Amino acid sequence: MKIAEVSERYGISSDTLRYYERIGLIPPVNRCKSGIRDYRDIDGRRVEFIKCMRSAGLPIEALIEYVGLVQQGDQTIEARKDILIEQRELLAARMKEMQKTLDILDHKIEVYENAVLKKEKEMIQTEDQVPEII
Amino acid sequence: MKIAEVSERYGISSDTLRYYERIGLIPPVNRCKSGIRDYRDIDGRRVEFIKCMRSAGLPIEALIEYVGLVQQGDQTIEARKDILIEQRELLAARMKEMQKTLDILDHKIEVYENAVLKKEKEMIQTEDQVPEII
DNA sequence: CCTTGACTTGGAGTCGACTCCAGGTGATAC
DNA sequence: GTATCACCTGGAGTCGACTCCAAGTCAAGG
Repeated sequence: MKIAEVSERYGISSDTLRYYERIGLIPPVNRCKSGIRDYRDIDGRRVEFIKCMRSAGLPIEALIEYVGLVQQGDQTIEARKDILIEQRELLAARMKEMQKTLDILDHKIEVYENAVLKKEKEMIQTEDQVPEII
Repeated sequence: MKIAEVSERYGISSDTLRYYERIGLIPPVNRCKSGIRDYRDIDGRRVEFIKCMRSAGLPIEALIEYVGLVQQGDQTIEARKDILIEQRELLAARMKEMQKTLDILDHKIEVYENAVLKKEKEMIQTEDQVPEII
């Protein structure tokens, strides 16, 4: 699989794929004799993993460290686990924040909905229905 | 309330507070005669709202637009609602992605846990217990 | 054989969101 | 009255994460 196909399949630009490789986020990809990247199954799965982690906002630096440890073999298993646990906690914390915000947005949207309805019914004032904190 | 106190209370640097104001993310804050910002209740609530939205990753640009509409009064209610709904959907989508990643992390952590246990019990090989996709 | 097109590299540019800084002002403390 | 301190402004710098570009290579088609 050449880079264009991988790019297509995972929705990551070729530039980004090469970038990930040169910063060590993805281990060196297999090449054909003329130097062109020839992604194998394993490379594809690595790309997919990184895509997934990045889509959740895990920082590149932490992922590079993790990937580096994996390359070093078995004696790094605990260190790797620690990284994953730390990132898992950070992720859970971000999600909690987001849930709070989502709830507030839902509430505000509901209030706006009521305001719109009132307006449509041509009632007096919508002002005090939508507390304009901002 | 001066900027330092607001900064302290909401955990946002004074620099960031001034930055938010100059880009229009927060409407101009009240000043005392000598030109020093004197945050009132309403300003505080605006800061809190922005902090909440930003903590969930809502883009500054969308928030500036929203804030601008609020300043323009009632006839922008529907446009504001639309922005909130759009951002709500984007937020929900990001959270869904993150949940997927969280599940994968949890699974990987569990697998690592088993690998560590096996290692501690000095059993044969952990290799095939931890599928090293990367 | 030559053109085309997808690939290669290293390096520079961009973008969002801050963060820092120099130079200046005004109120309070000694 | 002068030193200190928090504040002010406009502008420059930083950071993470790409994204773009110029210049070069190679395989395949006409």
